[in-house]
Amino acid sequence: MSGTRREVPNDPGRRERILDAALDVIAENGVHRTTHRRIATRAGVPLGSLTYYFDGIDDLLAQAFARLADTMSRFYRRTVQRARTLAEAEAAVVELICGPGYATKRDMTLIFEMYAYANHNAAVAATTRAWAHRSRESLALHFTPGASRALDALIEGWPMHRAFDDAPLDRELVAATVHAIVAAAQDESGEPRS
Amino acid sequence: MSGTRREVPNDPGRRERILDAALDVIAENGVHRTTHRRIATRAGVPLGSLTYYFDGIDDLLAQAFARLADTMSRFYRRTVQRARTLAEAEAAVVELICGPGYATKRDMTLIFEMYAYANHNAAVAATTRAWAHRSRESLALHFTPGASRALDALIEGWPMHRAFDDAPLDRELVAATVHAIVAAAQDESGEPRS
Amino acid sequence: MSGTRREVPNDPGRRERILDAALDVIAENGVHRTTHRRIATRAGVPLGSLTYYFDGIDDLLAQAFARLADTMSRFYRRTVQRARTLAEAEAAVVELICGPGYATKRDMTLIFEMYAYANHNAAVAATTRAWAHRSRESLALHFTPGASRALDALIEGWPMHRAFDDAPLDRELVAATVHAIVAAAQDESGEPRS
Amino acid sequence: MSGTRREVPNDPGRRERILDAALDVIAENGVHRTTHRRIATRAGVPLGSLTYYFDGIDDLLAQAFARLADTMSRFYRRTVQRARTLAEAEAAVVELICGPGYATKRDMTLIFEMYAYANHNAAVAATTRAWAHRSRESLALHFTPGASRALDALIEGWPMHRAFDDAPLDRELVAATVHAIVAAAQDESGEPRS
DNA sequence: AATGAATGAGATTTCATTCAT
DNA sequence: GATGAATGAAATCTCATTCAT
Repeated sequence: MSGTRREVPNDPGRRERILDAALDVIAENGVHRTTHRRIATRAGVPLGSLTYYFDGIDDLLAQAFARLADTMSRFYRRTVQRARTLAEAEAAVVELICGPGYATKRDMTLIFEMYAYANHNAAVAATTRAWAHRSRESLALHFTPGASRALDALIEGWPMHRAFDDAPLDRELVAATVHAIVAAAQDESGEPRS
Repeated sequence: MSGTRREVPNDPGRRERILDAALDVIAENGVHRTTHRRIATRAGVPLGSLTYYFDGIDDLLAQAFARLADTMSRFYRRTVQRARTLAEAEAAVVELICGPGYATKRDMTLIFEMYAYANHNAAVAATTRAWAHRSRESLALHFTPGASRALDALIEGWPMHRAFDDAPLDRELVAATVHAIVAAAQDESGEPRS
Repeated sequence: MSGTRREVPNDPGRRERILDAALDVIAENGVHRTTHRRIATRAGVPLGSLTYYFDGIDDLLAQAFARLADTMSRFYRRTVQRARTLAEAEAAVVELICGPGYATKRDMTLIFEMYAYANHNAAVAATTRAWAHRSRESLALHFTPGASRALDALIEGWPMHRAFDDAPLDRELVAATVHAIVAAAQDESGEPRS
Repeated sequence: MSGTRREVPNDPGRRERILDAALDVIAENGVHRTTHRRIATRAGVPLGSLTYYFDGIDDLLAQAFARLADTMSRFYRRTVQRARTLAEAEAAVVELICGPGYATKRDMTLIFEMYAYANHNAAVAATTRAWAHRSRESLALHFTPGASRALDALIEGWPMHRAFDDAPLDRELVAATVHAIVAAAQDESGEPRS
């Protein structure tokens, strides 16, 4: 009856609203207690729309995590890319570790969930690998490959500790550590990047 | 012969077998797909015995993770404690990061699951914090508090990347990074930094 | 054609069928042996539909008892309301006590179960109180408050004895007792006793 | 080895302690939620002793209710038996209805549970019938058979309403009602009993 | 005689998914 | 295209009862 007319969704942006709701639910409940119903309620959409838009719960989670990775790595890259000098690059790394923009409490919770889930889901594993790769590329704009690896590990590990610690991060200590790592790696390789 | 005769389990060690089975199931399936049935099957015990020994699935998971944390942090401490000189201590840290004894693929998977779960379970959060604290204490046997923090973040973050990376770790790079961090922190403070 | 189209149950009346089945199961087995499965089987509906329609077994029982109370108190009121004279009102009370329409064997069994359950469930306690109140109101159409109270106690207690007794009720004795109570209460107060 | 020595329980009175604990548990939880474990905990006896002393949960409940019936009907009889005149007998009936010794809140809860359970358990049904019979016999010490029946119904029904009502009983109304019933029945039959 | 560890059967509940409309 | 009613499969948990000691 409308065979030639192109059907248009009557609620554009619903897909994204569902994914954001999914991330909220995951952050609050964990993947193990994330259900269709909870997501639908949180997003304010009918239950049936979840299986209409997504191919089962695994697919939905995978796409939610992909959205998370995209948001996070954009921020990561933007932060690093702004730097014009090596010193500014180091400062950017310190910023990523200490926040407050990156690796908030909610971010960290979601990242933990994503890493955990990635070990049991191929699509999310790929997303995770791509994100890691992209982070390394961002760092490589300023640092040697070795420094990039080391710094990336630090950017990973330090906020994790912060997530479980009550004590706030010591920004000077972080800065000194970053600098030491960079200096060591630049020594080692003749060709500085920035 | 008396009313106070102590009843004895007719399968000693079953509790531990169940916890180990739970860790196996978690490593293979993730917390979200870890069920009583899967654990019981893996442990070779009747389904009903899980609720006999544990106060529900949350308690069971919490105790399994406590067992994991205990095993891991013992290894951590043993490795660090063996060192007699600062150089040996640095080597111990490199060993923790690069393995193969610590942070195996299975270990990392379990740690991810534990961190994720800790954000939604108070008991596991406490276990995680205690573990982090114990790690820092172990490092403090050899390093300044600042160095201990930085190294601990590195020990956390680097194996995580390894877990998702295909490439093996560059042991020399790790050693150089560790050394740089230690050198920087020792320079900076005659007295331990807080 | 629109998003707000009201979905319609594809088996209307199923809720009520489930409640009736629940009352059957309770009457035959008692609340302690009333299970989802037995109710579902009796109602001829899938097990899962019970938790779809009701918030757990307590809610289901509470609603079943509410249905019982409604049916019973409607009959009670209809019987009392029909009376046009005091004599007819007394006859109505005798009818309620001796049956056969009210307080059948099944009714009494269900009432016992409801009273017992009410002591452990707030919703059913409320239902029970409301029913008692409604009965008193019905009687108050014809009798003084004092007579209403006394008669209501009699309407409660006599069928209970009948339920455990083999002997049938002596209708004349009941009539005489009812009349004595009414006469005493009417004498005593020109104005209704409170 | 002790074939000829008569074995003696090392905890006499335990049977009774268990039965009392069972009644406590029933009063607090209802028969549906009365379990071996709860009774054992309440009685402070080992779980295994319940199935040692009793032939399953039904037997235990039956015996607990038998104990209740015995206690209650002894009190009933003692109260009625004390009366020396018809007036005292009426007063005794008023006492049974209004308390405080008979038909306390706990009593009523237990009686409800017993009546409910009796419909599904032959032994308890017998206990209930015997109790009813014994009550009628007690009343027959003073009243005509007809009055006894009517009064017994009243003694049954009125406290039940009290159990669900907030309002306390109107003692004068009860006394007047009892008197009216007795007077009517005595008229009717030439031979007064007391 | 007495007990508490142990378990199988089954109860309640959750939930991803299906499907008629 | 979209939905919410509905359900089967399975998850968690409860518990009467058994039994080795």
